[in-house]
Amino acid sequence: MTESLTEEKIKEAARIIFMEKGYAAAGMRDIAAKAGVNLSLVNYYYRSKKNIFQIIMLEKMHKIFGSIIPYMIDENTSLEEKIKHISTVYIDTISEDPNLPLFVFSELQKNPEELGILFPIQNMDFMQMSIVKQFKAACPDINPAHFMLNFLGMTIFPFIAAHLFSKMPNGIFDNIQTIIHERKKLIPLWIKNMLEANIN
Amino acid sequence: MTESLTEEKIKEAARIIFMEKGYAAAGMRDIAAKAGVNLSLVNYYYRSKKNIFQIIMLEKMHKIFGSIIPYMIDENTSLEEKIKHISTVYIDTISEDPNLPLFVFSELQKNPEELGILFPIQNMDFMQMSIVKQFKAACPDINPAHFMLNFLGMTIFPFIAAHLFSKMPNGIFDNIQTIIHERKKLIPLWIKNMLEANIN
DNA sequence: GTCTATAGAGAGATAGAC
DNA sequence: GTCTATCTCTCTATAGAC
Repeated sequence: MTESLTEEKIKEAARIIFMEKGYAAAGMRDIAAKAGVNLSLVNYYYRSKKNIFQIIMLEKMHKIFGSIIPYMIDENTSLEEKIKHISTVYIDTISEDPNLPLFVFSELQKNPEELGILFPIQNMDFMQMSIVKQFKAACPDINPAHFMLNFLGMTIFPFIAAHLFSKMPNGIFDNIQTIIHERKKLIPLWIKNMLEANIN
Repeated sequence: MTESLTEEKIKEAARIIFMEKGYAAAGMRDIAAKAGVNLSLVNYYYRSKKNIFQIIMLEKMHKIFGSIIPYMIDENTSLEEKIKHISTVYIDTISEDPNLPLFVFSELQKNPEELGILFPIQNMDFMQMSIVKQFKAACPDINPAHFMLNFLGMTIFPFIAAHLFSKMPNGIFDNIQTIIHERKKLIPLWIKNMLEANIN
């Protein structure tokens, strides 16, 4: 039941093409060419464009959501430890595949019904997560949604905007990869500061 | 030189279809149907799919970038005033068209060459903006890129993630529109707190 | 300006030889 | 498993009647 070399070459080509162009603009011929195989082999191994896309998309959703959720629900770490660990691990993970957030958010928004059922994100109860319960204990006056939006926004938004900002001349966003990596240390400091201020 | 009724109906339909599906998945037939006109009229008034898309895209880029840049370069307001004003105006503006950030970032990433020249965002020098100079005076030890990423991320990221989060059951993101509007008052407080802490 | 009809290119998918 | 050839459908765009 191990995958053949051809099968894996096609899948890797599909990853690249779908990430670059999105589902609609990607073509089966693009994938075959990138893999260096005959067009009909893509259908032979994966049967349809929709099917191979769902395989890639499931993989990508697992990567973007699965890499943080275990830490968020862990009952055995403090809030501070979670924040440090998640921001570091997440920035390292997404840096290997920096277009991942824009790709996943964009495709999910275009086809929420079909793609939403592939990954159980819609069945998750944020209120029962350890990280949310810990935040509520620390800052009872603030809606935890704001905390999650700030934390995730600080971590993920730079990847979404990187492509655009890096094109600006002579700018503050030169070397945006370096800037993003600096944030692994800075985000926990900023968040800790916000928690202590307990602004409401 | 005023637009005819048909011409405007087609443009409005194109706005909706392109925002929903993106450039690649949108069809001239979709646009004609949404406008309630014959297919060939879309080409009669706008000549090609690429052309009508660029018209819509230019409009949208003007909306997402043009609505904040004037405030960022204004030499006659304080940093604190800028932050308050921008977060309020921006959240109100984007709330009327909440899919705008995801649409613009996504399409720009897929076709940066052609779309980048439509709007002069790539010619802007962030370092010369009043808001950046003011931040550097207030927090000389922090790269202003972090400030801009935090400020814009806190403001824009909730719109990018809203679609996904709002599907979660029994969650903290119920009524995400209300939560986003609360942020008009909260973001200036958080940012002010970060400036005063001057974390480095 | 608006319609019908269609050209022409490109897409996804499959049949069938090897 | 891999190839060539092709079917069928859909798309953008245009020609030409009214």
